[in-house]
Amino acid sequence: MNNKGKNPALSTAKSEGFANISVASERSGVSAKMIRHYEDIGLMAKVDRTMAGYRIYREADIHILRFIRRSRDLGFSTNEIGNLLGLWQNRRRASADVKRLALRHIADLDKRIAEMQAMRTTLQTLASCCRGDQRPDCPILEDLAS
Amino acid sequence: MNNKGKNPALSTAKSEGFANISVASERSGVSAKMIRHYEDIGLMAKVDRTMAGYRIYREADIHILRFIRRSRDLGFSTNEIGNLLGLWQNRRRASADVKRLALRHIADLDKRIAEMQAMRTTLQTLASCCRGDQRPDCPILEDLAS
DNA sequence: GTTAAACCTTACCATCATGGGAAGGTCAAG
DNA sequence: CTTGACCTTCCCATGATGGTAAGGTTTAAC
Repeated sequence: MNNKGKNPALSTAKSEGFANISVASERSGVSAKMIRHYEDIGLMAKVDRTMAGYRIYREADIHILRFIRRSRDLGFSTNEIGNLLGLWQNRRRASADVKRLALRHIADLDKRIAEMQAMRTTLQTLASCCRGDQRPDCPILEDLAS
Repeated sequence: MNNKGKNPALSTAKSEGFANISVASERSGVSAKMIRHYEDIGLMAKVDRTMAGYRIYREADIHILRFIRRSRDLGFSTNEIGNLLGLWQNRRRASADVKRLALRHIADLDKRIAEMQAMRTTLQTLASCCRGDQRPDCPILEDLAS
């Protein structure tokens, strides 16, 4: 049977090695909810559907989802992931472009880490001055109220 | 003139030392938008109003706003700030309760810092292996696609 | 005394990444 | 043919913050 360009039945798609959304989710580590979301916002191209409208995923799609997942785990924003995907799929990319994205993200992380470190340091100082007993006197509150 | 319990005109309120929301904002460092929001969600009690419905702030209110601001700057969530405010205003508090909140927040910061540090380390390693030139070969993308 | 600027009010909408749930269609197994 | 486990879309929620629009108030200037 030649199904080129036609929407298959679900059983046909499965027997041809396509995955439905829950299998794609399992295999990529991205929730079905987020898979649909990434399609909505255009991070992933729309995938094919069965006759009944079920999304079907081929290996390449699942590979993209894993790429997204890994990027997300490294803290990249949706936008940055879009850029990374574009570079990944562009055979004529310059690795300099990828590296620039990565370094910018590192700088971003550094900034956020430094902010939180500063908070941490202040809080630690205050907490270490607080007796932490039944009495109300508390340098932490005094600082907050200052 | 005795205005106890009545809603004053704005000019009256101002001459009695009350501040309107933009002055309260300036003096506390909290945007008018967020001042209203904190009132909406019950973090701050509803303040008095003029006859025309304008919010008016006394020193004590502004003091609370500064407390919120400082707490927010130290990374406390709205919820935690609510707890801190409760302790601050409770003369029979135990400093142990305040300290516990602070230590829990420090632990939270530590967790988030560690997560970001881990991302940073991975990215740094990958980036340092990337030549960053005009060629497409890139260990960063290879990792993301792995 | 009127008018214009600069306020104030409420009520929405948006962000970002994620999840929950409802209403309704589809499919596979008993 | 029914049941349960899927799938679909659509709407709502988070948390902290900002934007804007429509409409009322106050103040300062003419």
